[in-house]
Amino acid sequence: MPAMPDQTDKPGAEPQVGAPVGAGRNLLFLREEELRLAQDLLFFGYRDFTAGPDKLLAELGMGRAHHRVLHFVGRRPGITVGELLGILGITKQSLARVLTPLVEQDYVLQATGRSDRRQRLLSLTPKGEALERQLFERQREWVMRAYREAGPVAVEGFRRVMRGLMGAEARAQLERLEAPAPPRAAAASLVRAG
Amino acid sequence: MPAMPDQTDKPGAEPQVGAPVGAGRNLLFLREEELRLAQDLLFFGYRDFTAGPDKLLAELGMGRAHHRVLHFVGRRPGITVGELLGILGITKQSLARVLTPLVEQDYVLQATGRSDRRQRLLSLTPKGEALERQLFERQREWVMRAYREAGPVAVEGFRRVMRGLMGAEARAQLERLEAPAPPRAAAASLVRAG
DNA sequence: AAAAATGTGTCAACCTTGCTGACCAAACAG
DNA sequence: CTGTTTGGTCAGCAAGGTTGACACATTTTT
Repeated sequence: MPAMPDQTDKPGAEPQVGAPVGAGRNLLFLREEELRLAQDLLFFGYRDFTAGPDKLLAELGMGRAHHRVLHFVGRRPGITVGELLGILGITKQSLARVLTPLVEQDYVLQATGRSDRRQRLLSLTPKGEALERQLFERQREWVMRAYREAGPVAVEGFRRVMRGLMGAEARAQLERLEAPAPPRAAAASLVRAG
Repeated sequence: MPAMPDQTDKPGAEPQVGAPVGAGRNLLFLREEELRLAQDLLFFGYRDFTAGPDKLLAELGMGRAHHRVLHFVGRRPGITVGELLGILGITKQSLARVLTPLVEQDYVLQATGRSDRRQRLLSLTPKGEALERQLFERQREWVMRAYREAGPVAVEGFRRVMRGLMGAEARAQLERLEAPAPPRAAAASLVRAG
């Protein structure tokens, strides 16, 4: 994913949508008010984006942290604990607090690595997949509504801006996530579930 | 509200891809992948978006909750405690824990309302404005980078999608925030700082 | 073979920021 | 006067982060 060469200082390109303001689009573009609006949008948007899953999770005695584990393990079956830590950006102890119950309750499976037997390769059990899918469905409908209302051009713009909001590390991790399922060796040897 | 049975003994009763046609399946897969990407983007993007202020706040012994108060009070000088509670979507007690120290440390000013003297109209002190500005600058640069890289069309799209991700309540609140500052009566009568 | 580094697990303590329930006081509205 | 609204506060609980220290198996290096 190379950097897209879109014009930021070229005055020729106007947003396709008629904003209420007509004057000096260019000047307005970087005005303080626009950036404060971005803060608001991210706060409200992210909060409501996570509200659906949160409610469901609460009924199961889980939280957002569990969802994140289910999500990223589902996205990368066979991921190691270390890789997951890198993606989540939390400490080993924090992860343990959510991962251990997930393994004990048969949502996540741990298998010892084949090439390196110190590793614990994580994957979702059928039960875990079912829950992840339920959680996903909630967000899927929510996001689809937003996508439909906004239109495809807006969606592409949304993605570009969100990528820009990510740091270099996160971008690298996202690329790996988008990659075509790498080592493929989830169901390995010894199972280590409690 | 779908109350979910915990016992998911049956592995994913319905295959998520209901369409029997190959092409349809592919389309559905792409759609799902797109939506999962949205999840990733929001997770990474929001995390890195808040990382800058978080670091600064930590040095002052504050957290994200303090920032939110500073942000919304700065956005709406003269806001009442009740309105702020509505925007943040937290309980009075949770707000008190961050608001009280902010008032005691002279970041936020409380003035009794003119029309209703039970109300405490909140506004930023110069000290509070200075801190809010520092926090804002960090996010401003971060967002500006993303906006510049993405371009104006993408930014407009981003805004549309983020609005779509908000619930009806949040949209109404955002509209009020974007409005031209209505009551305008911040520096009222009695000061109530500790 | 011995030593070092790596991957993972775990105990213990602490912080922030949500939550609930209960109760109080001031001010407004009838 | 009575009742409601707005706000403050005390006390306790939980989730989910943090750090530090240590244990253990395994792999790599010397």
